[in-house]
Amino acid sequence: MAVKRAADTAAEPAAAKKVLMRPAVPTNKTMPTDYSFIEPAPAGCRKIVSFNVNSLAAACKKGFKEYVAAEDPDILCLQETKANQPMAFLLSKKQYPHQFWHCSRAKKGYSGTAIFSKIKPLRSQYGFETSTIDDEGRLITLEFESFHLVACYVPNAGEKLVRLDRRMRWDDAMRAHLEELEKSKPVIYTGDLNVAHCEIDLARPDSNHRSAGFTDEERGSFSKTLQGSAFPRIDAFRHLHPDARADAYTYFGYRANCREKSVGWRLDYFVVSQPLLSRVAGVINRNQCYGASDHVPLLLYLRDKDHSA
Amino acid sequence: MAVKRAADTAAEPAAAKKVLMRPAVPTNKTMPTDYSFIEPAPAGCRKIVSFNVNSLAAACKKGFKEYVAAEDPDILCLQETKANQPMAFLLSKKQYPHQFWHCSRAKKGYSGTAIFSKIKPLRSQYGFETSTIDDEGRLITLEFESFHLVACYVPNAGEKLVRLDRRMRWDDAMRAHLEELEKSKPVIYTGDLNVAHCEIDLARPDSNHRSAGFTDEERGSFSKTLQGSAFPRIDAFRHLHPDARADAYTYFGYRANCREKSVGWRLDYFVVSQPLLSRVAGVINRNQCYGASDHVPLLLYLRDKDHSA
DNA sequence: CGTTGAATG
DNA sequence: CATTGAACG
Repeated sequence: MAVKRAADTAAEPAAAKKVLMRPAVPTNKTMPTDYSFIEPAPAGCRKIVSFNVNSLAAACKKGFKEYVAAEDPDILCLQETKANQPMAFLLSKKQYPHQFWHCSRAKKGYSGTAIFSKIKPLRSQYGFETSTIDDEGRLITLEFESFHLVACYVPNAGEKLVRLDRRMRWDDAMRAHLEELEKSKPVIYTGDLNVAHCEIDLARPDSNHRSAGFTDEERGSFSKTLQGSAFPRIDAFRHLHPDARADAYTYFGYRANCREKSVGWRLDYFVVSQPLLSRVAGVINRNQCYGASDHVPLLLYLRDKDHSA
Repeated sequence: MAVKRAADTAAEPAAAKKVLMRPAVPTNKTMPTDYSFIEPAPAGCRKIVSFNVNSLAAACKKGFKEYVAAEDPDILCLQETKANQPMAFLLSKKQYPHQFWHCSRAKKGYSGTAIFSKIKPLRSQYGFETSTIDDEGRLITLEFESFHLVACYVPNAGEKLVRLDRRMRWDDAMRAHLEELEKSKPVIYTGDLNVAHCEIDLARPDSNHRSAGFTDEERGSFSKTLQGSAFPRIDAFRHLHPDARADAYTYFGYRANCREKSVGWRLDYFVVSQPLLSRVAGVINRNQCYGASDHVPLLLYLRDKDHSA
């Protein structure tokens, strides 16, 4: 029973706001409480973080803000915010004066990206210039002094690969986008790219050749994206850690205790235009920070231009 | 990310079953743990309970079974089970050898009724004899030696009264049903009848005259049902407690702390054919038992036929 | 397994 | 405010 009954609630005082507490002992369901493992960025380096939060609202209940406070990146790129409008008071304008939100118009509570930056970009762009395929808030591009930043949540090919076709068309649009940007400046292409490139990039390659994220189609498409026409693009984490296996995974499904068993996938990337590679001072997988999401944050140190070799 | 990835889970052992514990200190979100207030039934009386559980699965996590163990009624009528099929192992066949489930075929996880009985009925019937209006598992009728038991979850008129019309047609069918049954034996008509009959039956009559459950249409229809053609039907609780107000409420909406503020409705009833009234030994509102549902159990003591006056 | 929004009460 | 099932991942 009930339905309306708004009349019952008319002149009642608002209930006390519930305080959601995180457990003192870290479980796998919240982010850490102790971030002493985070070291200061190397001198002359900017810190850029990419993180698929699998719902920003939910992540906030699991320690997202405390993580950001501890990590304190110069630029923070988020995917799967599932936000329907900008969350204006999530992170202070003082810490991050430049905030960019791209929310899905096609489907509510779905997909969505955001970027928080301490550095003011010269330009911002939502979606593609020449394609309307991004109606789900998956792409934000910022132009900085010495590079373009492309932060993206690549469409999943879907159960039984029902959206593989759309995914392939997305990849085409992205390659065109990167080519266009590289005419002016090198690019940092980051985010949840929703592909495990090689067998080394997931725990169970053999059983996943027809699973979304590890089809030949998606892997081949990513190889193609890494080629580029003027110069190659470099998968920075793999470049620096050619043999990393389990330590490379950035995603652990919630089902079947994948995290505990290290049954993961490497789906999140920093891909840089070759000319930028010399400025890459490190890529760090924050896989201690599982708990707010089924993904973990990934971090790039980029040497400032004057400091580069 | 994720989608399929069933392949990841292939040969993994099942995760340890989670144990849901109820807090030691009773809150308003679980039923009591101490049932010492439940007294034994008067000698020569059967105990019949009606309870809208607002999802039996959910109620089970909030102490429903412990309540039934303590209350131990002879007949237990449930409404809003939201079960899609009989829950075979809910209550033992030893305690309740006769179990009757009526599940909604029209909408999954919606409505639904059940009866558990220690006494074997002569006959059981699901829905109406002459109408197909009950496609949502709202009605079970059992014939016992000396009476018919009609246990019902009456359709809500809906927000903005969008289903008021359907509700009126339901009431018509119910009156025909009762008339037919009374040709052979008197009737106990119980359940969530989804109406507060009089102003005394809800906390805020003034603001609810166009709310589902307190429209003139529904109230008038209930009056009509109480008339009967051969003999009247008696609202047993009101008959025995003519002045009860807050103590009569059987429903407290979840919103706006209605329970704490005693902002309730009397929506659950035992209506008996006049010839049965002399056997009614008591009707008890178990409003200490809030917590599993937004309704509370209502209880009828019925004297055995030989013991009656 | 966990998140969302829609429907219902 | 609570519950459900559908969609998605």
